[in-house]
Amino acid sequence: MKRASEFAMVRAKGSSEAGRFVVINLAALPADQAGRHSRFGIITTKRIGHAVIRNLLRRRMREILRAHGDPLASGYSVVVVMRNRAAFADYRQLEADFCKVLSRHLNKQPAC
RNA sequence: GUUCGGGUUCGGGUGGCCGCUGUCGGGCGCUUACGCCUGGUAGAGGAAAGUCCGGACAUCACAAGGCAGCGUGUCCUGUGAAAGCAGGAGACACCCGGUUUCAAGGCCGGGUGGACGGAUAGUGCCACAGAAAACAAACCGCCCGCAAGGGUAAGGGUGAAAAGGUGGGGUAAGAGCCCACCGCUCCGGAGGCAACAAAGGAGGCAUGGUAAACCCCGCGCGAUGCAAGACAAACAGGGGAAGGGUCGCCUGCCCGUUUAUCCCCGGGUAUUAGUUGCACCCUGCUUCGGCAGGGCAUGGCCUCCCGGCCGUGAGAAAAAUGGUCACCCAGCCCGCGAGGGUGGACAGAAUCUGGCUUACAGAACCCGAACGGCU
RNA sequence: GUCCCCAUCGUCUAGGGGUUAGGACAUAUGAUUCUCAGUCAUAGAACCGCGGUUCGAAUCCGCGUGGGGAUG
Repeated sequence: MKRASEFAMVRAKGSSEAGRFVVINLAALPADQAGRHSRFGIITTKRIGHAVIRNLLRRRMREILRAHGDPLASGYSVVVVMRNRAAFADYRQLEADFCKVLSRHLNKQPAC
């Protein structure tokens, strides 16, 4: 995603599920784009910390989406918001939290 | 050897697997566009930060400006394009020691400090207290006088600061009024590249502080800021405005210039944000993909030196430089020990670049000081 | 990214070198009232930090810190 209005739309109209370190917002794509690739956005606010920390969190979240994002591969707009506490988490903790929140969100058994 | 201070350099390393961005090549989809697969190669910092000073580059129609305005400030040398940085010297202020003097103060030596031109070019300001805060002035006191009035800056107290200091003479009382010593100012100028300044002479002293107050003097300065700008694509036509508008390089005024200006009308044109500027530079060749040569910067190696050889040159755009595993290195903790555990400081390019400032775990080397030990 | 601006009680602000930093709202206490509101009285409470200039700094200068704005 590139546009602020898209982020606002997903966060306002999509469904939301919060974990310890991340918040996942999901919205279905419009009907005419239903089969397309999903669109992704990651939010790391200034409250989390300095640029180095925010860059690291974004890179880790991209890696997590690469590894575990298959259920979201098509048909969605996805916004992942990093919470303040995530600055003190390592990659394993972020990965576990993301999987937990995602499986709860999709009402499925844990996939990872 | 320990501790402290200063400086310079570095600021985790190696490898495997999976990814990301740029770029070059190969293959496939009929060619291109585009997409997919695959290989090579490059991919954050000493501060990338703050944006405090410089420079490059770009635009501001053409052309000559003035006054305001802004910055800067001892001297010399080195370095640099500039800003600046480094070293040395000088004056000043403060501190310590020695010496001289009744004292004040001076002289000598050492240390510390700073944005260090000018306070006899001018203007302003100096609260409270105090009589008085700057072309001086008389509250108390002292002296003369019956008084009115006059003389007096020695003494008092105030204050950050009170108009030379000490001693003596002198006087009605006093006072540089006079004298000695010290200080001050002016002239002078040995010496020094210079800032500065020795000797000598003159003056009874006329000149309080503040310029990071206005200001004066010397030197320097156009503005904007890659979101600059260029191209695609900005263009052509018609009408109107003159007591208006634009420009002279932020702005204001003066003075001057011009119709390149402004407004309206319809036409044409771009937009889920294009390409370029923009990734070391120049020249030549080119099948336009690149190649060759030269230069610059930087790193490594060799050399006594001159120099030589080899390698390297980030370029995103909701914005790449990541994830994970193993081993090693510094540090910390536990343990007599073997060993085990823990664990990376400050911080993330955005047109490029030189400085300054600020943040920072730790390591190596050099210099200096103090203390202790050995010879 | 680039370029600017601001900072004073809890909040909004005055003060632009001078010794007690002023005001309004809010807060606390007391008085008035059967009680509350209102009114009156009293009190507490601040110069973003560190240096420098000055006799003296909230004010002037430098460096930081924290906020805010403009610009396609």
